[in-house]
Amino acid sequence: MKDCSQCVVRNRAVCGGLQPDELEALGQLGRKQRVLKGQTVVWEGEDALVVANVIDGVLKLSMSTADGREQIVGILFPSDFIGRPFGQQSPYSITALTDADLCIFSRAAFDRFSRQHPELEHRLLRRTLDELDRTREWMLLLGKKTANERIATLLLELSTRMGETGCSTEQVDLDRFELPLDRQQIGDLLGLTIETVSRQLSRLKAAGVIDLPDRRMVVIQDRSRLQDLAAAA
Amino acid sequence: MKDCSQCVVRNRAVCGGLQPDELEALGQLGRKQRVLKGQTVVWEGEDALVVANVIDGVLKLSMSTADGREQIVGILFPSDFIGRPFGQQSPYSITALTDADLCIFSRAAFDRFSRQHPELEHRLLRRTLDELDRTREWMLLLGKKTANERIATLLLELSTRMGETGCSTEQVDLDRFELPLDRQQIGDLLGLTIETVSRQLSRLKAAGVIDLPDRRMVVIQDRSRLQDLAAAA
DNA sequence: CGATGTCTTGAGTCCCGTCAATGCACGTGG
DNA sequence: CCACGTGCATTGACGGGACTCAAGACATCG
Repeated sequence: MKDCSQCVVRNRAVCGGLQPDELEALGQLGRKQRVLKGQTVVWEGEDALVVANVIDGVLKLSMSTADGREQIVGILFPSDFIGRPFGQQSPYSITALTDADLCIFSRAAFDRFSRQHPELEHRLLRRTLDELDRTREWMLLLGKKTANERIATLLLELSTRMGETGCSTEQVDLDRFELPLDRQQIGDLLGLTIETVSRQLSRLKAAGVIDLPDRRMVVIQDRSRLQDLAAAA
Repeated sequence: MKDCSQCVVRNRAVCGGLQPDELEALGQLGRKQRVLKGQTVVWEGEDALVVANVIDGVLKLSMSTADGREQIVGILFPSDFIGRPFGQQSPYSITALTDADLCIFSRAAFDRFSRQHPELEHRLLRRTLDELDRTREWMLLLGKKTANERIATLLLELSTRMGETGCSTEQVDLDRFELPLDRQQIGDLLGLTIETVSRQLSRLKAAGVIDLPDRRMVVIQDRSRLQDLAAAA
């Protein structure tokens, strides 16, 4: 990996705060890798040998019960940090939801490097704290919200997080985006079945709150109504 | 706060890795404070002016929907770190479940201090990563487990986490402990109603898996059966 | 134009939530 | 000491929202 200085996610990713020479050193440790949709990068319970930055694409973190019920416990977008530093095993699987470009490091090498670069650890800490907040918000959704509220919350969350992805200069349309998840995956994320997801989406469409031009596209037609339905704090 | 060197949670808390002089400096910033059962230290959505270490007692983190449904999003035990550093507002409330002793810092002062002490930030990072793993495990519970499995999982989790609390030298009985939560709070943590919690506990008792000598005490009589019922990964 | 995979829709069931009554421990005061 | 009130917890009856099972619709691709 030659030129971190050219990296599209450079400013937002954990490596953002580094000095040019530090960035150069970190770049020596990493390599760019493309993963295809559906491919799993890290397996739940296995030794976690790598960490990475997401350069492009969307990935999921998932955990499952002994009998195979699966829960998606996180969604990763460009500039997000992947993997479990300072831990032997990964408690979750990491799988690409779309084709994705990663900037991969061996976990051991990354751990060593970050311990020597407080600025990197600081950014990692902030990111982890943010992720923890988001995860706790999701606990509220899973523990207390109805199927309807869950779908509404998801659509709003995806709208904002997909929007952050783009450059701040270009104005993207937050009210129109493509779902990186199929219905099954939405169910696994919201703690619902595929049928319930489908029914609730149909209901929102029938109510004129959203439109679904095709299976993957979502258009938010009445955002304030959607916000009411999401029952946010 | 004069003598951090005497602190009972010193080795396990975030301050553990500091040098004596650093510990002294941090000690100058903090003060010990007792909070009573039921008292709320930080309010959801309010400016988070303080962070703290838990010296003794148990606290809850909770979030709620606009119409008042409450979800407990975390439980804090002695040596755990409280609060949201590097963020204006706290996304959750922090409330004492038992009388508790805290070692409180102003958030601004703590933020400043930790930025100058990488070892402290490193320990905070590890702790946050662990907490994130636990929170994600809880997402699996809330999204995919049945009422029965949730109760079984909670009892096992409490058993281990209450056990860690004591000194490593003295051998505590993991199979017998006092619930720091009432039935309503168990419900708010597991995404169930008080009635369902009560019914499932009664069921486990009737099956001889646990005993409930009184409202707060739990005795695990058949741990391996309880582990099966918890449907862990 | 079938074959396939994904999504939608419908009918029936069940687990958990709701509502309501009862039980139990504790404290207070007559 | 007992009557009474209060706060939790337990138990029961009932209903509803999401799950299960099953069929049908739709798009894509050979």
